[in-house]
Amino acid sequence: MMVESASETIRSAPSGQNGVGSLSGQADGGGGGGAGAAGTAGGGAGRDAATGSDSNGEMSPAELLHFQQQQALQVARQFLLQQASGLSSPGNNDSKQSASAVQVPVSVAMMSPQMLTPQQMQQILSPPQLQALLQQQQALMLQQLQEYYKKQQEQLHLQLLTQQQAGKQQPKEALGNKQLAFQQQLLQMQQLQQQHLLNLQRQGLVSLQPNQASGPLQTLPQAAVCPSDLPQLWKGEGAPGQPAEDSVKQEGLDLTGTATTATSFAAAPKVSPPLSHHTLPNGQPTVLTPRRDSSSHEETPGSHPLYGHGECKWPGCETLCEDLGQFIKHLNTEHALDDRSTAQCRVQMQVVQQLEIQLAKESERLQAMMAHLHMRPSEPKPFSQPLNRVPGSSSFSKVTVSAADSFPDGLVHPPTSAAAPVTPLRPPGLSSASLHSGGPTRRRSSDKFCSPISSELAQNHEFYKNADVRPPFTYASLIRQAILETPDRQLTLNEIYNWFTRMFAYFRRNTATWKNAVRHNLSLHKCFVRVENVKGAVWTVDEREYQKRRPPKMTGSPTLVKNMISGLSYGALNASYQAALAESSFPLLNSPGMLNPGSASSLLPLSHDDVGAPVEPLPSNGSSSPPRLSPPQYSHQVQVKEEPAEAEEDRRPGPPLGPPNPSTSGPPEDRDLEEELPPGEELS
DNA sequence: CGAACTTTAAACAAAA
DNA sequence: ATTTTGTTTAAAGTTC
Repeated sequence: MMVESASETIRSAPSGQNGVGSLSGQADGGGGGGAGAAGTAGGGAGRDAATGSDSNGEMSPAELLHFQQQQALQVARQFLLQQASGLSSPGNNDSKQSASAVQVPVSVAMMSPQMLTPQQMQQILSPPQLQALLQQQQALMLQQLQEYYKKQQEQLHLQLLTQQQAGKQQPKEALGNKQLAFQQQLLQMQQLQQQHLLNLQRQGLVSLQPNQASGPLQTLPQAAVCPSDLPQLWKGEGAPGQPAEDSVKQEGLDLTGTATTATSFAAAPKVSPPLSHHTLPNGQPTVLTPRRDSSSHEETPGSHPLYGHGECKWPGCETLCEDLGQFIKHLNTEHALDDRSTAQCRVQMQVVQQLEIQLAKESERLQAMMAHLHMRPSEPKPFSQPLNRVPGSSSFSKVTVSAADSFPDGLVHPPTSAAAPVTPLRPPGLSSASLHSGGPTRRRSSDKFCSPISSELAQNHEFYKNADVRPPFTYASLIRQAILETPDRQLTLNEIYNWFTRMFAYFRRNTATWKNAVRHNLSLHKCFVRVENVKGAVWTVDEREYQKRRPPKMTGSPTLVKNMISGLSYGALNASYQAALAESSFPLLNSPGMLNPGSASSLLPLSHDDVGAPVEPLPSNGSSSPPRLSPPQYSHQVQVKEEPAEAEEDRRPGPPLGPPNPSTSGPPEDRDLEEELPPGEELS
């Protein structure tokens, strides 16, 4: 009652008085509220959380490289030893052809042609098609690689032999040198392989990785090829005390095949850390059955990962087999445990490892790029800069990290991006919207609004839910989101609270603080209107008001903005504006199943639709909506708020006007709303 | 530098 | 009498 406009006038007053200065504050320690009450504050600045420490074992690029080399050396050494002990052939061909002479038969032809990005491919092709395509290419590439590997291997063999001899004749040092040379060669080879693969990978063939890797895995038991090595690759992924959230991860993995690069990026890196294995004695009987994989993937009894299209997919094989039985037989005879198989297996292993490493590097680069472009404040891992966060600092968006201090769920990691070794805690989604924005504007501009809360939230919804990370949205936008998510677009204060705690792990702490903030925001912003209800009071959103606040953020004049709004392709809109619009409304991010790759695409259009709705009311009319406005849901939503500015008073009297959907909104056709419709409520 | 926004903290008042 | 819900002020931080 009587709320009137008082607030406005009052508001302006203080600002004048206080002046602005006093920035020097920094307060914290001193300033404090003096003797002030601070009763509830109790814990005081409990929220600081300043812990910049991340528990994620990250590796610097340098480390990574080092690591990688170590790996290679190890393998090489092992290889060497094995060969040395196993073979004693006299072949003394002094095939001096040093490795350096090796030419990579990389089929450039294959990669350069269509440099389609995975995304593009996805857009053009349907998932099934895509998969088929990928498989084809994989096979092709594999063939090539295999041929190449064969040659390499022969060379290596020769070299080994010579080395052996040399070793017998010369002192250890010499041998050491040779070994070194050999290792280098190996390394080189690896590099080449890696490059080749990488290129392919860039074309969207990443999927190859999982598949390939899983292939040998499953054969191992049968072929009995030093199985322990490979499984480790995969085992490691969940190794460090990962709870039971594997399900998610597996999902992610499985999806990689067809999913977006984003997904694959997310999934793959987590496989890389395990590298710490030592190559094993070959023929190791103890089999760490990779059951997890095979079972989860569930190869139907009638299929075999190494068998497809009627032929054996063993590297370099291609033998045709009529049926599985025959194939198995073939597998056991041709690819039994022998040096060759073992070597191939190792090579494959290395390939995978290299890929993983490369992947990690690439994703790190991506992160850096994104960080640079301000898609997300997160610094991948700039030095260990403690990210000092000023006690009182608000920087909602800025400090997306901070979580480390308290893990509500242990190692919650964003399910989607799960544990990329290189990426610290931080929401995975880079809102697709922000991606295509690319526009110049945007810079750090609207940190708050930069990412359309809708998609951002939807994409990282799981993440925020579990990670104790402060969401990069303002209270106002969150509140609005909460309200808009409900069928009738209204919530009681308490329900809002609940939404906050339900959706964000972060808000399960410091309740006194943020609740106060929520309340404060509700009353402060004109865009939140309180509606008396029989049950009490509920809060609704006045979209128009909410929208109104925006303009100031924009560089241009408000009017200009409005014009822009009314008719332009989104493409033309500058990023921040776009973001604002997108943020303006969004539904359905609550459906938990939205995290899959598909969601991204489905979200986008949605936000655009949203764009239409909130915008349109500005001009004048309020009925017709832009053609693109497909979902009717919003239109009414808007209508409800249509005249609230003044209508507010009308509503206030409350009782008479059915509070819930006073006007038109009767048939909110939102999808998920069935839940709360109980008629009892509205009328009562 | 200043305006516009946010976030925190806290004092109060009215309702429940 | 307490707790909730709402309003307001104040102060400090950010961004542009």
